[in-house]
Amino acid sequence: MVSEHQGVYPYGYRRTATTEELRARWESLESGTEAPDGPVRVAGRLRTLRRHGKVAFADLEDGTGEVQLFAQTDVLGSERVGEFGGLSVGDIVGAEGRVMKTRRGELSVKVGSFDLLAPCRRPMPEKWHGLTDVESRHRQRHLDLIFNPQSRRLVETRAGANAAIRRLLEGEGFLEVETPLLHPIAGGAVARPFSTHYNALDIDLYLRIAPELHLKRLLIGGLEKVYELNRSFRNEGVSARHNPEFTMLEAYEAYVDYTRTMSLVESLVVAIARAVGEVMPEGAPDLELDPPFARISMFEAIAKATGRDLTEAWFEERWDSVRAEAEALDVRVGPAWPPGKVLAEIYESRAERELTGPVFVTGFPKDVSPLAKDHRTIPGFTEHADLVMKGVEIAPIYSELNDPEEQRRRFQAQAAARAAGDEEATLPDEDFLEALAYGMPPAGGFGLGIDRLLMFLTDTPSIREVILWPTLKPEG
RNA sequence: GGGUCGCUAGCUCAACUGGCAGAGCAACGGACUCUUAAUCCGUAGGUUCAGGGUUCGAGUCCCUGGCGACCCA
Repeated sequence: MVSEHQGVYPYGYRRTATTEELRARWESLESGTEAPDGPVRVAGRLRTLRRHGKVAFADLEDGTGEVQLFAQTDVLGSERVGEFGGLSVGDIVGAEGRVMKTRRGELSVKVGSFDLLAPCRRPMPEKWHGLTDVESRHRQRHLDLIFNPQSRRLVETRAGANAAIRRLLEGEGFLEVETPLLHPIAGGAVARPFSTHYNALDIDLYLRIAPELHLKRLLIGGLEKVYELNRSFRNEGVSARHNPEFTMLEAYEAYVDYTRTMSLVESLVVAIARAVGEVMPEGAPDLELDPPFARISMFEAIAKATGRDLTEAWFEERWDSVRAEAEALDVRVGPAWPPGKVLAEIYESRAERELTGPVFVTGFPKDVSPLAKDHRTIPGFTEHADLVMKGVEIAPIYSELNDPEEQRRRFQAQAAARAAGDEEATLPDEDFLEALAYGMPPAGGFGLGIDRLLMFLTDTPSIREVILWPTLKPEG
């Protein structure tokens, strides 16, 4: 007994041409004529089907484009033409035949034989309007990719950006590494982690919020230039700019400070923008991306946006004045917040969004930057710069803190903040402190939010469009 | 977390102040040998997001909940 299944799902199809190749080769073929070459074999998904009794047309789409299939009784016989017409829109089909152009000038494959490679057993969305409902597009991304070329191009754009990153960093002598996602302590950033449990060891683990601390351990281990294109996770709300899992580039280079690293970030942003522009030139931001980007201090950024100069208050340690400025600017701050956090909040809520950029905001208060070296000239600050474009933070850049005693004090300050109710404060990581005690070379490092950069470079308003499967609530 | 808007056939959308749930495409049957949003004839297709309430009568009004979009914090 032969199963009905047999022959319906073949194991492959020997293709001899893509639709793109056929179009390139036979563009100038005369209408109503047949190509002199022998038959070709193409395969793909049927996007449309037009039956005309003893003849039928279909548009077949493969990964490179579309070509029309033309089935005639003269060639196939009436029975096979009937079967061809019995195919469904959405079926995956292989077809063999001579290349020709119809009288109307449509490049076609005159079907000599065809195989159903995989039927489409569910009704496809309508060919004219396609799939437009945002929620459906995200939940059924496979259909979105079939019907919306823009979605497909975003995938290609992203791949191009990743390739550009790897090309540039490899050229600069960086090693791509992979570090753990499962962390006993979620460190390296200020964020709430996802927690999970490892049954075999009966321990709680956290999904990483950043790969930073492991990458620095590689510097201690003698690897002088390392990077990781990493997925990290933060247990926070979703919005047009936030997805709980997101992609970041982190790179560390020994024996340089953050001024050198800012130059590296500039080169990367330019290289990524160029790669994106090759796929989606229309998305290019109306912004000059010519290095060197501007550099301003946090005080300058605040002064520019609000007209208030907090430099003196800060240098004279008049914390009440800093707090009073926050109140005057209607910036909500916690009563127990240290002055540096208050200042950073003023910057983030009043100044950052005013920065068109690209601009590096150089210098962040120690209270919000526990992993960067002390600033050389601003007391209470660190050598932490943020690259900002169109009011959005794209990349933090540090002169990496490598003094284990100072690092311990920073962790202690964070622990105190946590005790005072700041859930986001970093937890001390004893393993990291011990590693640091062996001596980490001075180094510059950065993190670059890939999703946000792509949003910016492709003019996409929602992070859910640059991430293939954004996190959604399960349907009712 | 707050506000606004949305959810109707597989898809895209209608349905006035509450009054028989509809169209196009897709599907199914038929006609048609150069179509390309093919055309023409016919058939079938519904938990109107869910639950409750008001009403002679609810897709429509009210309440609760779900999912999403946008804005705000």
